[in-house]
Amino acid sequence: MSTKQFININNKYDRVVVLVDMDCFYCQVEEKLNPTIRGKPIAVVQYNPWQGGGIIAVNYPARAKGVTRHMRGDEAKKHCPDIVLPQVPQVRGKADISKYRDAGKEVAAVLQTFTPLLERASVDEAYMDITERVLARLKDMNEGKFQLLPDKLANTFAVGYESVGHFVQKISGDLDDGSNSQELESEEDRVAYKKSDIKLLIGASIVNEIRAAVKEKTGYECSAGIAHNKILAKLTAGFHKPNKQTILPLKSISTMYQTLSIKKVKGLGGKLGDQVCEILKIQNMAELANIPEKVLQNHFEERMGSWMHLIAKGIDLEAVTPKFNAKSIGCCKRFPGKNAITGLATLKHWLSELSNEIQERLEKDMEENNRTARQMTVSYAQQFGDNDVSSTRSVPLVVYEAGQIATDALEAIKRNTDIFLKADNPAMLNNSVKFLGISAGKFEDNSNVSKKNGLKAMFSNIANKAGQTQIPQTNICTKLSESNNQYDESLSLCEVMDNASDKKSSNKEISNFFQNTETYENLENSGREKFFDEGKKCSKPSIANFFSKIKTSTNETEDSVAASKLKQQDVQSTEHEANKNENEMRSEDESYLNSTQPLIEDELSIIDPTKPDLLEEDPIQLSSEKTENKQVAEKISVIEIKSVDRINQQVIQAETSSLSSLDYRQTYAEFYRSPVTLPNMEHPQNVQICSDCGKQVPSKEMQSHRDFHLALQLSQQQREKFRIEMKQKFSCSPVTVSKPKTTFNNSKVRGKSLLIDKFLTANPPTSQSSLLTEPLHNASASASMEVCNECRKSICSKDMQEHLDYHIARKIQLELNQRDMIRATGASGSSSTLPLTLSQKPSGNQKRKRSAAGGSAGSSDARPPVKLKNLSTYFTKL
DNA sequence: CATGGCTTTACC
DNA sequence: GGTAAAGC
Repeated sequence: MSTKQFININNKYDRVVVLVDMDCFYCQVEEKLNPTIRGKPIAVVQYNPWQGGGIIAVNYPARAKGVTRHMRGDEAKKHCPDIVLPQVPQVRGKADISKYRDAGKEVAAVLQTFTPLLERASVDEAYMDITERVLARLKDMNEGKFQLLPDKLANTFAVGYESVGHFVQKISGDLDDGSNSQELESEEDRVAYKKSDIKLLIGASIVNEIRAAVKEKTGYECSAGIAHNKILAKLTAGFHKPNKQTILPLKSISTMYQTLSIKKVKGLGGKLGDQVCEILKIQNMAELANIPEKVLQNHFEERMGSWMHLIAKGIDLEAVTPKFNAKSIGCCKRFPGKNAITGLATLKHWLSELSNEIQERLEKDMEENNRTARQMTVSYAQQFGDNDVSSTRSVPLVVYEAGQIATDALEAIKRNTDIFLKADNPAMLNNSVKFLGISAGKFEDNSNVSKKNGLKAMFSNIANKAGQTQIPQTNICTKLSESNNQYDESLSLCEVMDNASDKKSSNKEISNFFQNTETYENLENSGREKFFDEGKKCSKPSIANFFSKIKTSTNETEDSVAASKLKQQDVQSTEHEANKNENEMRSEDESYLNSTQPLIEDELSIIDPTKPDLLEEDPIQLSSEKTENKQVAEKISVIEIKSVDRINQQVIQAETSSLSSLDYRQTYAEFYRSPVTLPNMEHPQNVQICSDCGKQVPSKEMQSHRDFHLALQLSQQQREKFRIEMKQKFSCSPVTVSKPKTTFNNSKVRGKSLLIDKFLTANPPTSQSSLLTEPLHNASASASMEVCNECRKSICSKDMQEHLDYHIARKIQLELNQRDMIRATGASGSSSTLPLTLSQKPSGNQKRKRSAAGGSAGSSDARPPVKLKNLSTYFTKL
């Protein structure tokens, strides 16, 4: 719904944006799953039969042997005979990448503990806006609570500098001698640069911790880019891999752009980028920066022109929009060449296969995310003579049931095709199908539905149950801050940051915050020492300690310095040369560009501190005069150490409040929710708008009102957990159906949620309320307990009936699904149902086929066939 | 036939 | 709503 968000241009350099990119992720997943192949050259392959399958991921040992994507497994073997080629599993005749999806989710969950501003960009990539954390750390440094030590910057690089050491040194201003840059810079600019550099550097220290946490918690390694916006973070992450991180200082942008191909920039890597280069006769980003915005808008769209113009100056205003789950869930398959689908039966077969996968994934999604897709889109490509025509058609998604989905998809295709079947042979398609895809989207939050019919009531019931009377809000808050979920952490983060930016905030609040949320780095005094003294005993950080540290870290620094040098040499030399040639070749074509060369500065350029850089000397070139020997390396690390200390001091001087995060923060929906502290001054008349429900709430009551929302949220979360637990238990426990209740007479099920939600909301049931309020519940209700036969959970006796109802509801749904399935799959023998018996797979029943389809062992899918009978009987009564 | 499958976004 | 492009 909330599409793209943009920050205010005035804050264009205020953020610290990170792109975390998992290194050859699929390979890492395979290594983790099969430790015996760890460290060997690996390429993950899908679809073996043809020439060893297509490679979709290559790890670094294999890359070293020259193996690349776009190779087949056989080619890879030639380059690297000892390569291991794990296969993407095949389910239902198509690749199944769910294990990588799950692994990606695992990683994202770790990332999310660092900031709510996490945007998953793909299965193995995520953007993070860590500005708040940086500002918090900056504050801590100012207050002496945190010191930036060199080991926080291991494996860190800075674009335009030989090593982080040099970057640190630059920031600390040791060598402000003689360089001609400051004459061109205003004092203001210098301060601005320094501030931004410091923030990036602190950001890098945090990213180091983030990456360490990912490694520790998941075992996976990743690389990261640290910059002021998404585009640049993404770009930068690619500079040093694997398992490394790179900072892009503001001032390095323009120099880097001089050798950076336009096509490397995200969004310009395809046809558009080709057009840009072709039409404007340019190659590098620096050249693009010289094209007036009007010209760009003229050649491309207006918006696009503006965007290109901005990014050419290193500006990208797109906000990091919190996103954990995909907005659509889909699957597809190609049927190239001879595999094209020509018969109706085959078409139905594959639609059925796709539908089954969709159903499975949608069900999982509903359990995990408590949402329901309301629309499905079928896409397909047909061959018309020489060319393929692809189409997509959308229809409402009424039920998570494969048979229905497949039928609807087929209908949509038929409806959209003039002559669908051959006139002379109705079993054959008039136009063969080369591609099929089904995806589901337009998700609706299930809790919204329930909210209307009484989640509120449920909550108050829970509250009553737990404490007999209304739970005091403070209790709720305490519980929330004790619990470990992310929502909760993000909330405290927002809160405390608000406090932090509020001058009145006390240190106490801040330190409370860190005790609550900073698990990785414990900033409490004792914890801090422990953290810093890891592997080294020193009571107090001091210069002396820095030096003693060098000895332990020098080797590592040396290596990375040397490595980076080598790398930079390569990149620089090749790219510079390519660039030179380019320049020579198109000198004549530049006439119109030259005529516009003295650009009229628009207001952006005037406040754009990168501008003077265009006239500056290239720091990359300066530093790439390689003087590589050990002494230099040592010197660098000494500088590094000293300079870090300088920064620690400098930070104390830097005024941080002027860079108030408030402005840009308001562009984040996440922060709109920020409770408690913000609105008081803005609504002097003692009424505030609740950002959750939009209602006017008296200021006095805002706190409790918010707690109410919090409790709702929490109970929803618990309900999800509850469901998952239930399902797991259900699928492996023997079925004993107890007496049915008449509450569930909805004959039409929309997904699964309605029944469950209805059940859960109409009658506040037990297990979940006891989950929510467990300690309280236990304390107050030492009443008699029983163990549920279904799930083995301890249930308060008086709630047992309702609890059993849950299980019944659950079974009815499954039963309904099965019935639909049977109806749709043509158990009745109708020729128009799915799937037909085919030459490929004569096994008629989908259920059977699913479990037989190669031990997918979908735990969630192990439905005991026994229960069919019981429930059928029950069901017909309704 | 030959990366394939998957997701998102901009634009019409 | 549908299509094409883009990127992983």
